[in-house]
Amino acid sequence: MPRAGLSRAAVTDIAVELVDSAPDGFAGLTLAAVAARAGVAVPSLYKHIGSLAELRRAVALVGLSELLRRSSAATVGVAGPDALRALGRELRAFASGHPGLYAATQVAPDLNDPTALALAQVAHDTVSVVISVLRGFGLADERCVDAVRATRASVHGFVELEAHGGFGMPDDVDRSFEALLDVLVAGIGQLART
Amino acid sequence: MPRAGLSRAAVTDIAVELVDSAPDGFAGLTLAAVAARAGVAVPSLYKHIGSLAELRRAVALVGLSELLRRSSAATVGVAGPDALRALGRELRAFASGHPGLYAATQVAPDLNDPTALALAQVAHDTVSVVISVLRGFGLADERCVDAVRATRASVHGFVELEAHGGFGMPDDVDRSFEALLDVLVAGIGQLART
DNA sequence: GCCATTAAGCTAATACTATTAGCCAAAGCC
DNA sequence: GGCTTTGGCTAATAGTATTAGCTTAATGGC
Repeated sequence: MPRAGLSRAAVTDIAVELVDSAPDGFAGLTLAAVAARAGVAVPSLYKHIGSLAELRRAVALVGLSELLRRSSAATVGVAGPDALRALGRELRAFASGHPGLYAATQVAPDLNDPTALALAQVAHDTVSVVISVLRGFGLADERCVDAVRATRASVHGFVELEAHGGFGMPDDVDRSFEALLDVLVAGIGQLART
Repeated sequence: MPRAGLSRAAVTDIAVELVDSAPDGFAGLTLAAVAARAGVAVPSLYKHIGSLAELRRAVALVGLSELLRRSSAATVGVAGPDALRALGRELRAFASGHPGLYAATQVAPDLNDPTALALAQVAHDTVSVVISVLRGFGLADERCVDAVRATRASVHGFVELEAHGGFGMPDDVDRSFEALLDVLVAGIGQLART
């Protein structure tokens, strides 16, 4: 009975690969698929993870960390509308290139999970990036959270509708996304003047 | 062996009730729960529906129809920014009051499903309502589809983030939604001027 | 270098899920 | 009243996650 040399990180890595390549993505993640890829029986996975739900949250942490990394990288040295556009484009590109990982970033966190703290931390940092990006618009403090939510909602909504085939007609989706960024830039600019 | 007097419509109605009351909502819809509520064994349901997936699409049709009905009702006799705000508020209210039914409206349609045509029809009509609402903004024709997509994306994204607990801090979410509508109105107004 | 402990795999079993096959009786039609 | 259709049933299959308990590989102490 030779060992496969698994670990919590190795199992999570396999899950990350699977959610981006499997047809059913994050929602269709299954321990059977992970075990098959690892060359191991299903119950063996429980030596490294507590449950499927916990594995899903581990994948979520990877996704959120990558999202934070990209968001930061895309907006260093840019400000105002340009930064907002860059952030939006990067988010859409991430969701397009890693649909499963992006979907994972939407899971609800769970307390009494080993990764709960790390997850809350990276989620906070991600919001901080958005706040920094919006700083260039000169928003009043009490308007800032509204602007952050409008930004997240708009981009996330677009990305999700696009991913789930919600846009019936195949009119140029790239152009529509640029229009969304126009709407956001103009709208938040207006929000700053009220 | 007395009969329960089920039918496709009755089964669908039970499923509709369940997705709005059950904790796991639309994603956690199960034939076992439907059968229990109907007072029938699970396999008996197959006399009325083809599969769980088909039942989910039937629920989606109910949800989309209700969404269309409410969207129309909320925007008759209103125009321009007021209509857009009314539409947005109605959508959010629907999602808040019927979370399972709202989630159901996001399923991907499937051809060779008995309800595929009806589903496409009601989806088309729903988009028509949004187009009518945006007519008051005086958009160029080629900008119209972009504006529709920006509207759907923004509102849907907000509603979904709100439903999944995506807004960490409990700052006034109602106010943030009104701010989103402000952003949308200002942004689409700007889009019309380009 | 051996021994004891820990840790990582396994099989087996349980409890769910959907789905199909085949049977049986209730309801409706002629 | 009998025949057909239809709506229920039980039983069986295959898939899912999860727990329990066993066995053996790797590792640390002396």
